[in-house]
Amino acid sequence: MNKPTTIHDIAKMAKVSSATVSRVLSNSGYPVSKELKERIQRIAAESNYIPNMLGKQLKMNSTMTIGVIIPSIVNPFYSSVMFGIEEVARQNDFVVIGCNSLEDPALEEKYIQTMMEKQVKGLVISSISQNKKLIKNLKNYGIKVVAIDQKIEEEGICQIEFDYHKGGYLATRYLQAKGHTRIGYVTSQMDRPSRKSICGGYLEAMKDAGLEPIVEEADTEELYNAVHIFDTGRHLTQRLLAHANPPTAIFACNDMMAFGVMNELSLRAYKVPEDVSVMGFDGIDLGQLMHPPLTTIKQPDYEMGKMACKMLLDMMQGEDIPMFDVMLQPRLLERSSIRETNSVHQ
Amino acid sequence: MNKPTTIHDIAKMAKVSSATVSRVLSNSGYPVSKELKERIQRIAAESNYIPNMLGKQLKMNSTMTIGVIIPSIVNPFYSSVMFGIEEVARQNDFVVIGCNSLEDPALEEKYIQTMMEKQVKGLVISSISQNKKLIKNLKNYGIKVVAIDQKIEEEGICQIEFDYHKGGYLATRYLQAKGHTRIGYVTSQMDRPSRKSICGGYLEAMKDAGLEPIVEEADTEELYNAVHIFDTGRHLTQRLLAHANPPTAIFACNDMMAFGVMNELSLRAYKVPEDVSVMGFDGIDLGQLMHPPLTTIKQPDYEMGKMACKMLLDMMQGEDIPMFDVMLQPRLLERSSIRETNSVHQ
DNA sequence: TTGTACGCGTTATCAG
DNA sequence: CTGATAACGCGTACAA
Repeated sequence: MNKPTTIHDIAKMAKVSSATVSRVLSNSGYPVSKELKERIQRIAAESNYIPNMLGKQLKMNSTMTIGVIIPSIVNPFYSSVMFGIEEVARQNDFVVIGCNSLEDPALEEKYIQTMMEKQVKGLVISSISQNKKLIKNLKNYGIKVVAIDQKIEEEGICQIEFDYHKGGYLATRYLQAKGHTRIGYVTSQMDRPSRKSICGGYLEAMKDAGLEPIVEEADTEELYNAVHIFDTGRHLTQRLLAHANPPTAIFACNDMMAFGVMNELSLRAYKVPEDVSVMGFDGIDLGQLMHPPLTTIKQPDYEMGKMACKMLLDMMQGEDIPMFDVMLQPRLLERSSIRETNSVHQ
Repeated sequence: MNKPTTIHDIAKMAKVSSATVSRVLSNSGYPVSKELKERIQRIAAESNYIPNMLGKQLKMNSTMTIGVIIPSIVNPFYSSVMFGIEEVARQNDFVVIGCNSLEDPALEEKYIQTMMEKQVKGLVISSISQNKKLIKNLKNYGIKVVAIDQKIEEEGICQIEFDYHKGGYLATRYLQAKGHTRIGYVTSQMDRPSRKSICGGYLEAMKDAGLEPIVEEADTEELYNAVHIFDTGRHLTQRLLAHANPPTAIFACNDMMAFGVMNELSLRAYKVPEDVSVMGFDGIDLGQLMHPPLTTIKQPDYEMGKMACKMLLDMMQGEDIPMFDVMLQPRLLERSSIRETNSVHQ
């Protein structure tokens, strides 16, 4: 564990200047005689030379690094997003620094600060805070930002959103098309814009069809915890079933909650979809494994990550690329948890 | 988007030397008159000064960064590990660079190279390659390494393993204690040491009890894909049920596969646990939501991440800390997928 | 084609 | 207490 070799060491060994070594080892394309080139490369290899990017990046003012801030990597949605981001980053020889904000604005702020200090030039963020000042700061420093999932209303920031409203609308219309008229909606607390949007889509679809909406919202705060969400689904289903004229279809704000709905129904000897149909929202793999496989709205998480990273890299490269936002469109995954019904017979 | 402020800029504005500015702004504790100190801090704040860590780290030869290389962040096991690593890193003001090797040795190698170039001084890795040369290289450069999950046989590398063998043994003994004598084991292809160990534990327990082992191994390669593993579980269950005298209990090498087992059983009108008991392995949250909740062996993923990061930081700090490996112990999560049976009546 | 010399932003050493 | 100056490792005008 001696001191690492530098270009100067190699220069001495090869009896050339460090400039020449730099030119060869950084593949700059700068003309160097074949003989020298080979000698330097050989010596570098023999001495296990590892370039120190700190020096290079300080000089070049470009760390090949992008930052990612998400609420929590243990949430399958975000880990898919992260996976997509990293894939594109890797293809472009970038590396990613990932941070979990844990939905804590203070922590998010601290991480943004760290990113700036580390000279990151691009940031993908699902922001929980609405601290405009901080974001403005980023812009002043020439740091490009792509906001995913959670919108940041600010000029010069690129948005990649998911069309939650349309997803909610689509799901509800599908249930209606299958003949359902009493459609219940169960949701986590609507403290986040995305939750509100899904519900908004549901409400609009019900209104368009001239139907009465039935919404049950959780009392407790949303935790990124599968078991908790599942239980919420069960609980809200109980409430729905207590209605005088309970719904024939239940639409849940995410798949995990839909699993809870199905669980509660089956515990109470309701058959899905024969007695009650269930619609999810997310499109996680597990939905395929349920009894019956869950019909749901697919949220393109992995694709969202890839696209976010691509756009970010574009923004970092081009000087004045025309920026535009993206609204990822929902897709219905038709499986087997919804049955055709005849409203006349209800 | 002007040039970022440096300590020199601030020095000029405050009419002091940059040395003094550095002393104040880096909280070095070096004595500076109160008056000057406050003036410098005020000016720094007003000009939105952000320290450039590249300069600092180049000088100090210490990036506060650790690298993590795992097969895939979309695997819930590894995302929990990652979460644990990051938590400890954050508490110590470290930042983590995460990379997915995708089980590709070449990619893993490339990422290790990148880590070295980025002057990372510590690395947590679940290595897929057996390239000793590379690892040796890390050691020569004074980079501390903690190997998780997948063992790296090499002096000076700290191991945090999970006792798969004991887990397999424990699970099997539990089934035996519940009166089961015909216990089947279904497993993914045993191409990885961990898979072999679990099976080894099972075999040993069966031998100790003087029972005949019944192992069904998948033909196809293991993919980190929930649906695929689930299907494998179903498929292997079919094979098990085709035996002349099928088992009364099935032990699966992971929870997802156990879900597949339960699914196949219920499709064939076998009741769990009345007709057949099922034991999982992993302890993922979802197991609680099954019908019935899955009894399983808990693999402390999150804790593994935390411990790995702690040990790494210790190694990076202390000069010659006595190093020791850790074997995380399995724990049985007793839920409801296993019933007490009476071997006499079988 | 090669070498010299400087600067990227920071901290540390040594005088004053 | 404060300031000048030399590193850290690298790339690149500019000169030769």
